[in-house]
Amino acid sequence: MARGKIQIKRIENTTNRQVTYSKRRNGLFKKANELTVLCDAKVSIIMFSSTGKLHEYISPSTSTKQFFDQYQMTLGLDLWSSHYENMQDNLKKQKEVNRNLRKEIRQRMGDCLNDLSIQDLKLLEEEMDKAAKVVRERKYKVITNQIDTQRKKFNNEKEVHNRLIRDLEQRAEDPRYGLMDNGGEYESVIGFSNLGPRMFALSLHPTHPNNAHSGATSDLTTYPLLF
Amino acid sequence: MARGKIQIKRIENTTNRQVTYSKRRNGLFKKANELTVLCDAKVSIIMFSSTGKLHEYISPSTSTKQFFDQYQMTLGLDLWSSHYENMQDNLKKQKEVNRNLRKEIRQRMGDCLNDLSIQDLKLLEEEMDKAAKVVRERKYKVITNQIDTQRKKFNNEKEVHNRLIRDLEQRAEDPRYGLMDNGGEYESVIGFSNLGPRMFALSLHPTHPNNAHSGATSDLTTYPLLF
DNA sequence: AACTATTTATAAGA
DNA sequence: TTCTTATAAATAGTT
Repeated sequence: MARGKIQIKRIENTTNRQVTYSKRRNGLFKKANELTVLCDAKVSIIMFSSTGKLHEYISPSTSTKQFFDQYQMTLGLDLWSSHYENMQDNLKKQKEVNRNLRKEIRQRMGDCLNDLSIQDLKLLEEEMDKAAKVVRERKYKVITNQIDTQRKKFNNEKEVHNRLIRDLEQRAEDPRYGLMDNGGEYESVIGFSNLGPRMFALSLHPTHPNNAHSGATSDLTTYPLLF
Repeated sequence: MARGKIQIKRIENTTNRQVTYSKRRNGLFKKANELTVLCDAKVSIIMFSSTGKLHEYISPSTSTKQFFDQYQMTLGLDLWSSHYENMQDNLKKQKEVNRNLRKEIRQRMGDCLNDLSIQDLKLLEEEMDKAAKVVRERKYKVITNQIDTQRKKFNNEKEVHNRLIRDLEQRAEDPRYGLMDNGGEYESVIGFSNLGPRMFALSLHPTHPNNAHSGATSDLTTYPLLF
């Protein structure tokens, strides 16, 4: 368009092509901007050069994402819907599965039984009875285990208790501890035997009477900690 | 740019603005196309007029979606990732819910009871017993209903049967039908008494013996239809 | 990147 | 909307 008309066809000279690309790109962006201002329009231009370089013009006070969104909204299409489709299908299936699971649970809770046939009901009843039996058995087992554990704990405590009594009796017979044998301590120790776990946990210390050499006072001051 | 220079600012006259928009839009698209051809580039122009109208230019041999994709790839961003994220979150949540529902069902079927406390087990047992009771009641109700329906059907058939017998006996006593009283018809009617619903549906017609005046032949030709 | 002859775009009018 | 046309703007080729 100057110093000679040109044919509108690919410029073979690379340098020339790139120069022209640069010049005309600026021209295009300038025109776009003028259009934006003169006509109160919004323009988005995205260009890729033959070398893959990206250049972009966008009217002020808008963004490319806004443009894409408005473009899609205006055309009433979603160019990326196919990307979503799989995920959406998946989501739908999950929701459907969840609905069915919920229904099954409701049936197992005694709701929504209306659309079940006698056969279904029979089956459900049998299954539930079987399952209830398992639950009951499990419950009994857990209870039995707890009782067993409790019994062991009790026996341990009893043993500890007996040891303590033996200990006290031994000390009572020992002239060194004669003053301590007032029976009151004895009663208070018996009073703890239903404290259980805490006492058991602390009972390891006095089970070694050999440590008594450190002095009776130390042992006696330890017991009140069990409160 | 002709017949006088203009200021690059919003054209206040609406008509003028629209005319200019149209003219310059064409100019812009023409330039874009020339650029595409001359420089072997790809150009996408999307414009919205002040009235919201959409106009688009895109280089031949490409598409707007390709453009958007290339645009995002080149800039290394994904303008729609947040859309995906929401959906993916949703999917994750649904799967989690699904897992929990399955676990609950398994527990109600007597599996996976290991991580339940005695309290949980007690509650589950009570719930299941209660539900089982409901299922049982529902089953009995369905069975009772079926038996009741069956009984009514049977009574109806019996009544139809009895009517037929009365009918036949009446005709046997009527000298006009003497020839028909061969017993064979009687036996064949008995043979249908277990046909049930169909017979019941059709039995309304012969329940009006008063219609017999229209002629025995008409009645007799009706019965074979029950086959 | 700057220059400039020339082409092209377009504002205003019809 | 389209055509016309005087003129502004863009730009191809050159420096």
